[in-house]
Amino acid sequence: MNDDAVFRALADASRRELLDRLHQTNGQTLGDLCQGLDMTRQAVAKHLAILEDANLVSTRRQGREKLHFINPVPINQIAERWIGKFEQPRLGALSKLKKTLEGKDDG
Amino acid sequence: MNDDAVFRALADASRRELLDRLHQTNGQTLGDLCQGLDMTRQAVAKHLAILEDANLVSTRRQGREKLHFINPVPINQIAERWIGKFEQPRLGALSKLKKTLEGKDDG
DNA sequence: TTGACATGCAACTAAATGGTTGCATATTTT
DNA sequence: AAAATATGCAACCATTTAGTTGCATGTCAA
Repeated sequence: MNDDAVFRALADASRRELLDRLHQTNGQTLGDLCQGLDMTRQAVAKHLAILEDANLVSTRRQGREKLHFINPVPINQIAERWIGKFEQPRLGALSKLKKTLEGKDDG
Repeated sequence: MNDDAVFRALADASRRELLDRLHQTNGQTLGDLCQGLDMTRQAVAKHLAILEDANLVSTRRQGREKLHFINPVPINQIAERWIGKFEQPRLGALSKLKKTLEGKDDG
């Protein structure tokens, strides 16, 4: 995985919104994803290309349409690495989950 | 928290390296952090300012020195949100941890 | 108090980025 | 075959970004 490409892809709010939309409804076409965005189709296509290069989105050609699918793997990999790296006691998703699973309220 | 500032701050490899260094040794001065980096002091100072604006680094003045401390909170918040959002079954830190804590190997 | 050290500030530059317009290509549909 | 639809490609533009150099300020030590 290319860390840098992923981080840089995630740095843009429009691209994060595209990921959000794909997360809501996977397999959308470029045309679909343009709906309601204040941007030209070409701009959206560029964003999608960047997401695809970062392996955050994969695509499948279907006739004249191109379907876009979110790929959560790189996000998870980065999250894992960075959570582990910078986690502090009693902070973050893991410790919360731990408490939940262990049935402690730990006030 | 300002999502966008954090994402954009993390988008640069030099800044991620600075975070790594602070994670290794917290409380370093600007001068410390310049060591071994192929960049002028001013460039490093700019990166640190960006990290500080994003609340990923906090600082304390000590005489003529400025000490830099990593702040893991925003990273964890983003990781939590994005893990939760894009997590898929059997993928990522949380599901792994779940299995571990539940004592399942779940082959 | 003078010199050395640590940081701050500002102007400038080159390259990357996010966006546009215009045109080309490929696939349906009629 | 022709028109409509969906995407691709390329040139261009404005702004942001990452870096530089040069100088100023603040603090410590002799």
